[in-house]
Amino acid sequence: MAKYHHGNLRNTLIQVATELLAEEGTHALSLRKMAQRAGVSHNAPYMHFADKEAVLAEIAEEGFRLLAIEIESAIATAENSTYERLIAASNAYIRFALDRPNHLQVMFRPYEVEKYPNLLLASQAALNCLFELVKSGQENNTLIAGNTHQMTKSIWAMVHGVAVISIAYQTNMLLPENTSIEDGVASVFVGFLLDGLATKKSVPEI
Amino acid sequence: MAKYHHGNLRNTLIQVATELLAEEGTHALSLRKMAQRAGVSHNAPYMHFADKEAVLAEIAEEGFRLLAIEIESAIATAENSTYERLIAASNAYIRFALDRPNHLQVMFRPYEVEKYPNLLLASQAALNCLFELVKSGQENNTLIAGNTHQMTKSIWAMVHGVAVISIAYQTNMLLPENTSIEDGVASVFVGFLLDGLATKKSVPEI
DNA sequence: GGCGTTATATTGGCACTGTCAACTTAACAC
DNA sequence: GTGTTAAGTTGACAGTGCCAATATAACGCC
Repeated sequence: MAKYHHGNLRNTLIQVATELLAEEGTHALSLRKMAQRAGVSHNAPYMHFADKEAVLAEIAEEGFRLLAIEIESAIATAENSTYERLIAASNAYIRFALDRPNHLQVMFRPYEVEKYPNLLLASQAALNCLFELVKSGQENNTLIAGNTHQMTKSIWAMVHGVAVISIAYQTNMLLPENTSIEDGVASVFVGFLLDGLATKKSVPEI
Repeated sequence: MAKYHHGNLRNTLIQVATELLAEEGTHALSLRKMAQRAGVSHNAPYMHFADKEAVLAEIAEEGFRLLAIEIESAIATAENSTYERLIAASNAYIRFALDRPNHLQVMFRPYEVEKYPNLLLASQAALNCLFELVKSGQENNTLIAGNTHQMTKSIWAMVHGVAVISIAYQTNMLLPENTSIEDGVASVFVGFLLDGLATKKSVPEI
């Protein structure tokens, strides 16, 4: 833990950047501002990051790790049924998105994926929480058979769509009034989807 | 059509801005660049727009109008069943998103909604295409009864989620290889959701 | 037609941004 | 203890959004 000039500027920077992101939004997040708040010169960040995009990628990566943790813990504390757990995971995702809209926005920027392999890995790790859930649902016959990956991604797309749109309109325009996000997710959105994925249907074709 | 100095700079600007957006991405879109390409001074845009955000809002609004048109025409040329039409509409949405990822990104920025009422209206108009479809599906008993708005928004969230995530990873990571977007949407994502919304199921509860 | 008013556009400037190049300083290897 | 190298600084540059002051063209009105 030897200190050179600053210490571990790299970590400090992404931490400070995350703070600034939450406070002022993506738009106002600048390298110079984060350098200033970290107490270093305006060019110090370039010792640790190739450019601004690289900083954002790192913030995004951290975001996915955080998201994974929240989803995991939501699953862990939910009741022991696939349905309950899927709803809990979905709720965790949407709560994350509404709590940290700016962070989510950074997580889904159009990065050049080949440049940030760790970012891709982190996002896949988060997705994997859902995957395991779907798999176990299929194993205990709660969910229909089928390509587990695609079913997982269906749920992800659905939940993510709800999150993004809710953020965009800065209000639960997706939900009827007096409905909490949690209730909305459970009863409406994911509910519909899960109906499509659930077993115990007679005539699925429309 | 009297020309003052330029003519109708306002329209020219959003047209030029849309071009630049498609060419260079959100990040590189600047007021000065669009002014230059429109052949006016760097401050001319301020005659017609309060600030950069206002320009983006207008571009976004135009985007929703375009999206609505594409969805409408997709519905019009699809076969005459609710299922086929919903799939067609979803495909149109996703095609739009993949053709104009930057435009879609601008459409879903975190605007201050109260500042841009027309933007909200345009987005609702686009959504309304889906709404009518769902409604007719309920009327001809193809879709389950229930809050039409919420069912519509479920589909929207789903499709939008697929679109956003596909853009973010710049590849159809959501779909198995050798699957076209169209097939993927039809057979996998929206398909699952529609199963949940379809009638003719015996035991919907999981 | 001439004139004032007003919308439209320009010039110049400011603070701020990302990034580059050149320089300085501190840590470590030997 | 000295040289090498990583870490951080200073200074600069072009580009950005936006503001203030100025110019110019169109229009209504007489």
